[in-house]
Amino acid sequence: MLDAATAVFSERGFHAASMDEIAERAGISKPMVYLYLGSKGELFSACIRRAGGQLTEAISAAAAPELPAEQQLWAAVQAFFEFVGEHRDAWAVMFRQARGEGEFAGEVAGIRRLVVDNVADLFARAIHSAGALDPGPDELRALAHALVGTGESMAEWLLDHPDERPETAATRLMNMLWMGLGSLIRGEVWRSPVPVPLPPGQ
Amino acid sequence: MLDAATAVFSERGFHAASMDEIAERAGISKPMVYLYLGSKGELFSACIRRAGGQLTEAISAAAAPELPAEQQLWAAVQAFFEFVGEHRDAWAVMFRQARGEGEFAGEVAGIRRLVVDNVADLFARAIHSAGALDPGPDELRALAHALVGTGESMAEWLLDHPDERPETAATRLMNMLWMGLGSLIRGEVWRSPVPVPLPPGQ
DNA sequence: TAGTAAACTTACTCGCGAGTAGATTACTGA
DNA sequence: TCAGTAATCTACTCGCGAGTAAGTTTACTA
Repeated sequence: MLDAATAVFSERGFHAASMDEIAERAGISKPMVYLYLGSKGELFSACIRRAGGQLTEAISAAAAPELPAEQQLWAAVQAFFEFVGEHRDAWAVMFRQARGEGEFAGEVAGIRRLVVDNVADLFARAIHSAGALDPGPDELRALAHALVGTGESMAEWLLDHPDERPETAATRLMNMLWMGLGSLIRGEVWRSPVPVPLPPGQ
Repeated sequence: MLDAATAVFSERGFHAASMDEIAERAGISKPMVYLYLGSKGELFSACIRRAGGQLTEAISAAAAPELPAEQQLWAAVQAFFEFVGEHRDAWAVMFRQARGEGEFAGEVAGIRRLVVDNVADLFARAIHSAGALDPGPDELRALAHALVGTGESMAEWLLDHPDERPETAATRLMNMLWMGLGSLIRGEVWRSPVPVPLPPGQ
């Protein structure tokens, strides 16, 4: 039932989605939707929260805290693109639809903030263990925010290019962000510090 | 009148914006809006097209074609953040509201594609003049897409932190993308190849 | 197998807002 | 001053969809 709602919301957006269509797609009648999930807003909110939970869960499950920061980041980035590839609807509801709806933008912002904070924390640790100058928490958060934005943009690219593998997007992100375009132009590329098991059939 | 519509659409989104409010904010009556701009959809579309035109105009005016690619990119990035800071409403309509509205997402995608193509072209030239291996047009477009996404994300950050200067965002973007996080962590930072005139009062 | 509670549906109400018909005001020229 | 017309507004219609009242079926109990 949340699946049906997520599908309809992702296609049509909050306002253009009708409760009739959601009910029909879920194979039940409208009053049942109201009985179980309350109003349309609560239903949308439930979709967002479920998707956000799944996403943050997937990311934090991947980034084992005992790994060095760079490897954690790599694992998190991989998990992120995997999630987007497997839950396209959920992704679209959160970041295409809910963001612009003032009433719900806050929930998405909260989910996003969780991710940004984690990334900022990884940066801080990477910088610390490299012995470099700490740029300060605000600057770190700004960079983390930007990295997450890059990921979101590549996620859209992934949705528009269904035959591209999540691993490709993840590698591209690490290349851009860790190596920098300047290095890429000089022909240097980023490589995973640990061997990546290729998925079967590739 | 387009200003009023842009303001209302940016606050409320397409569906939640009412033509009554737009008319009131523009200081005219509703039938006048319909007389001059047609339907609600056409009005929204007009807002998008105007904003898109202003944005692409600002960017291409900044990036003088005789400059080296890196400097063009720097100029374009600066112009972009300047635009976002000065036309917050227009930016929000395009990238927060219109993106999720299936009917209008195509127009925004078209504007975005223009920008991505320009950036991809700059990459290609930078790579060529550095004598590096050409990664192929698809890969270049993917990277350009990602860079634009990073810019969009930093634009949001800029809107949420009104006391931050567009130049700061522009520098941060170049740092991340040209230098790479790996270099940043080692304490290296990107510097503009030409001196940047500071705005007065800084 | 009648009685009853739970699960579910049909068929409505009601408000909101896009879009418009017809009245009204402001100009123009004689 | 006033006929004619252009510009603009007031006050409506009408459809759509969120939300619900009342009825109906299903499932269970004794």
